[in-house]
Amino acid sequence: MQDILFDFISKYISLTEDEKGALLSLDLFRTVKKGTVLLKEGQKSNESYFVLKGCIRTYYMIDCEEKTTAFYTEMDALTPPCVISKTPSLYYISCIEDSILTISTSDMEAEINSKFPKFEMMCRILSEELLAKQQMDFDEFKTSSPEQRYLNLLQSRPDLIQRVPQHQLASYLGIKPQSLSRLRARIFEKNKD
Amino acid sequence: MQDILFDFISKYISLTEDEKGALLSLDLFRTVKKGTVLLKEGQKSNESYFVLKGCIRTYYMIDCEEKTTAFYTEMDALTPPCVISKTPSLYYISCIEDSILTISTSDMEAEINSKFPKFEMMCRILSEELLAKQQMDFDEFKTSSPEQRYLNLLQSRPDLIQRVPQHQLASYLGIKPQSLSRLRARIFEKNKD
DNA sequence: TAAAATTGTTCACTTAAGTTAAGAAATGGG
DNA sequence: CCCATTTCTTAACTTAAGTGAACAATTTTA
Repeated sequence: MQDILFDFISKYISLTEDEKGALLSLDLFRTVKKGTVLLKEGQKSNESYFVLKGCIRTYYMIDCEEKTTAFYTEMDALTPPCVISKTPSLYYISCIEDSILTISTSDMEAEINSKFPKFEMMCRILSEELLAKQQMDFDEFKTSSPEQRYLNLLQSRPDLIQRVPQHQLASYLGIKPQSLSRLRARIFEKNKD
Repeated sequence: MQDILFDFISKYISLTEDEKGALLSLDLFRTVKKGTVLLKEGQKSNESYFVLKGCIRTYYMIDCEEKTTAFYTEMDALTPPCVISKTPSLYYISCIEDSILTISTSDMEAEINSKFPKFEMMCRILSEELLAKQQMDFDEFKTSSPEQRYLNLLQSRPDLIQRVPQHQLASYLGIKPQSLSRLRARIFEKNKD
């Protein structure tokens, strides 16, 4: 399990055994059962997550309806905005599958970053990459119709469509479950001829 | 003009006179005329922008139509995804108003970052903040209707609605110019009674 | 395993955005 | 100042998403 984390890090920086030890001593690894709520609306938190195995999702509760806005799967990192802004969370995070995560706090990160400047650099690069990636995702969302977004998701993250309930996928695509059902039927009709 | 930049930086780190000098010696400041295209689709670039005064926008050309996806105004920073991924740009950047920008290259940033670890930290924090902010913007976009998005923009960035042509605003909101026109008329009707 | 809860589909109807087109208003450059 | 271009609005029509409801399929759990 640790290897997955170290492999990921090695894409950005190379670690000495000492540094690996320092990381391991933080005791970051957690196994989390499906359905566990990691963060609730209104809570304060300073925890960041990195998914080693499984899937977690973020969702808002608006008019008694869940609005799912993101899924994080293997190799995805999430620092909730409320951790950055130090304000109560606007959304929930819950576990869709039995998962293995690393959970770190901002304190732990600050300490590691000041001890090993390499980490600071990795965090900077990682944030820049995530920002760029998210900019592109956002752009794609803005410039596409729901149907195009679904087809796109089918290309870019086919696993999600298998492992995630459709009503959660629907709000992720910005539409209602019924519309996703209909849209899928429409696509299926087209592909028949 | 330099003061604007230094004021901005001082929100994150404090600079010595030496460090200020090092920054100034990079000769970052540029005045740019309205209409100037800073980056074209297909181009490679390693330039980042910071808006001191004015407004720039990013847009895609899809089916001979401009799709505007973002506006950057005073105090906004932009590193295009293509700079991070080192691939040809998927979009255009152009100047909506006569503007004053700083334009830096990744080389310059790398040099400054390695010379002054403080900068590395500032870049990390800034990226994390921008990422968090954009996550919230994206979430708001996904969970709102076009009308709600327009009303929201009216709240959060009222200046944009004044200084930006409406057909550009429309695609920023993910709709056609005609729909924005209609939607505005609809809102105006509601507010009449 | 049976009952309950969750999830997914279908349908009829409503609402709003897309499309096409025409024309008015504003802006810009010669 | 005038012509050309760009920008904005309006309208009629089309298309697709939202809504509410019923029901089927699946999963959970008692």
